[in-house]
Amino acid sequence: MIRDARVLRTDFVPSEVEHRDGEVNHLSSVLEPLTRGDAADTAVVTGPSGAGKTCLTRFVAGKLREATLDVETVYVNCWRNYTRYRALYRVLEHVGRTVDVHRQSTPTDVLLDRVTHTDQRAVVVLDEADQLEDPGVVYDLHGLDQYAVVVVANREQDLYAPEGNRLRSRLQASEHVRMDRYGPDQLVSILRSRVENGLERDVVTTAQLERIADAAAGDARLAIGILRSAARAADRQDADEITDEIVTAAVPTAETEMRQADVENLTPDQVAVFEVVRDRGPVQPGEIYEAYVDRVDDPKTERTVRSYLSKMQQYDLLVASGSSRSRVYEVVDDDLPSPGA
DNA sequence: ATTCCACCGGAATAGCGGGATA
DNA sequence: TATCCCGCTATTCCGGTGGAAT
Repeated sequence: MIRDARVLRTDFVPSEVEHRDGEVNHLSSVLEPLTRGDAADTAVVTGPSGAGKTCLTRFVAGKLREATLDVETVYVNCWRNYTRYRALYRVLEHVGRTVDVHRQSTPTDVLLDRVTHTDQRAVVVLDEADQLEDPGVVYDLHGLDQYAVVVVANREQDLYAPEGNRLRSRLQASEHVRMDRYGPDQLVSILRSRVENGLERDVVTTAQLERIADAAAGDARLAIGILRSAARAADRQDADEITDEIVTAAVPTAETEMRQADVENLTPDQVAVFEVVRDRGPVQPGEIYEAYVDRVDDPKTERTVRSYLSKMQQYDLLVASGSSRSRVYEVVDDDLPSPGA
């Protein structure tokens, strides 16, 4: 059934990016001056999840690195490295100046100083940049000639809001690559090439790929996740081919798996809060806190739980509706397309 | 229309853990 | 070894907001 599991991973970067020629050329041309030793503009890449932002960026950065020996690629996942310090640390790791820098005892200023005073050229990808608590790292890198900065985010407005006037003015002049959802036929052709490279022959029909594409609603990451779930299920059952029943079952499995992956990045207290909201449906903050206190041994304060709630909204795990005393929280509904999520 | 109060989130501060320094 | 430094999380304090009750 499965010949090469790597191909079905969501972080796999194919040797050619399909249906994104315009975007590939656009981003390449923005970064291109770096290969000649000139300063490159900052690029902003936006689009809904599964539109291929990360894939495009990795692909273009990889090509650039092949063409130019002394240009590094620094990939910073701002979801995990959301402070200025951690993001700078990641950059420093890749430009090879971490030797005598040790975590948490060296001040941010020193990190910035090291990042600034290096001749190592690099493409710095700030993925999920809307998750940055302090966007300072964007200005830190923006003005330095040895770095080409690529800012990747879901929605453009999340980069600027709130109170992001400084960031707006600096990024307004940047080249902007806007990406949209894939069409159904495009998704099918993406799936087909993954099948050809990762699965045995004739295990899945075109009609099934169309069903997967339909269920994924333009989200390539989800589509590949469904395909992977289906292939794994068929593998477990020792089936020779993927049946329609397996495909049907794989859709909700893939959806919950992706959600689960996000929940696993939360602390135990945050998980407790999340589960309270999940189990009780639309629920008011007061009730959330009461139930949370019952559930854990050593509860945090209300203010801390408020921070958790707002963080989980940022991560698209929860949504809040209503304001003031009529506010309620609930988990994000996968079946309803949420704007830009 | 006015008052009430649950809820929100900014800012300052404390405590922790790990590494550096004397 | 004792102390300092730093980032980070959680806590404390508090002014503001806007539905809901009167």
